[in-house]
Amino acid sequence: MKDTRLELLTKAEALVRSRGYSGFSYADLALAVGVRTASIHYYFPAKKDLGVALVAFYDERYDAEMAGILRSTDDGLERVTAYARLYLSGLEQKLGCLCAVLAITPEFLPTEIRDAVRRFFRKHFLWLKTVLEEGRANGSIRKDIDCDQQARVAIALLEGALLMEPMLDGSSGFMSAIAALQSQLRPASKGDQSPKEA
Amino acid sequence: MKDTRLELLTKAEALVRSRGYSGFSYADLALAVGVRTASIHYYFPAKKDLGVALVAFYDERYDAEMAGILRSTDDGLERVTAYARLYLSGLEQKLGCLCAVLAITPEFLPTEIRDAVRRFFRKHFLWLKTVLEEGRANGSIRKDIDCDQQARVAIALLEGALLMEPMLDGSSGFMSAIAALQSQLRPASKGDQSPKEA
DNA sequence: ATTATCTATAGATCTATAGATAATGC
DNA sequence: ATTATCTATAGATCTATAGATAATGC
Repeated sequence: MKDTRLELLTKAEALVRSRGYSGFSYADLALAVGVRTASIHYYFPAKKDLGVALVAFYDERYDAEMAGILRSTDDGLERVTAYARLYLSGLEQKLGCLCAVLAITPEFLPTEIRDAVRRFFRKHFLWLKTVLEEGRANGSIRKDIDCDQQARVAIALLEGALLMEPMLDGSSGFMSAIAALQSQLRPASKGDQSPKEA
Repeated sequence: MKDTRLELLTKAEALVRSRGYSGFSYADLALAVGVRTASIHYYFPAKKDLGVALVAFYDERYDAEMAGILRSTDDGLERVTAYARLYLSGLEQKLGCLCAVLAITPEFLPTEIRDAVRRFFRKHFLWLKTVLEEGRANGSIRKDIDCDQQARVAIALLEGALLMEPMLDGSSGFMSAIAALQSQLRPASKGDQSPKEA
């Protein structure tokens, strides 16, 4: 049994992530999947419907990853690091974040898509904030940080590095940025406060 | 004397920043400027030529701003803050960074545009790195930072916050992220190392 | 019967060009 | 003469729909 809908979502996601929402057409997608454009309209009557479905598809997978991270460890720093690795794997495939591609032209997006993207980022921000708060409470994150501020920094830094590093130094640059985030969050008890000093 | 070329560049920049490179057409631009599409082709034969000219136009203005910042102060922290303010003004106009919009689909861009965008970001990264190095040398930036790493963090954080904060908390969120960057770079001699403690 | 896919096509829009016409600078 | 703009149009591509046909599940 061929799941055309799933194939459409998978290929469309790659197309949006590499070309942008208005940079790909039903013709491109039809070619990639091996159907006619009319068949795409059967599953996704309008392009906006495909866009909404793509965000939901992407969101679900992130939900699963994030739930897995919470189960895998209680250590705040490890959780943030695991979350950052999700971005790194995108970079290695030369694929940016679907929601970032959509978010970069917020005014131009159909309202439903924009709202879905906003919910995606708010959820991630709140997830990070909670991870930091729990980490601070259990001693795996520095006591003196502002969790709201650092959650904001984390998501902006990760999305920003994912956007910049393909133009700068690729994976190694991305990892350098992650390392800076880690040393900012690491509690004094777990290693040096300032790495240069003994 | 009407400078049509300048008007085309100005309006096209706004269009690309709000809709993306493939999200606007010569028809949109013609309508915005009040000419026929054929007139745009007179100045920019192909869309790629317009794209290249847009990056150059944007790049020149940033060059002027960055040179002005260097003249205005020797303080590294003030320089980084002034640089960050350039991004904030974009956010307030609800306009993202032109080069970020282009960079988010690097594979899809005409080579000439991608190269120009890459040069833009490399220049900014190196500018920040030099600012940090000079600041570290003159005591306006913490002595123990890795300037390469922090320049990377700065540009990724600023571009990332410019991308995320319209979806999160807008200007106030952006300023919170900047504040985090500042306290990371501030030398111990200029205020507390950890803000929460007396 | 329902679900999935196709052919065929509408009508709009896209980038780009040819070549006429108007405005400007000498 | 040169520079700038226009009309008119080509040919491709876009999103979307109507309605026929094929495959599937009962």
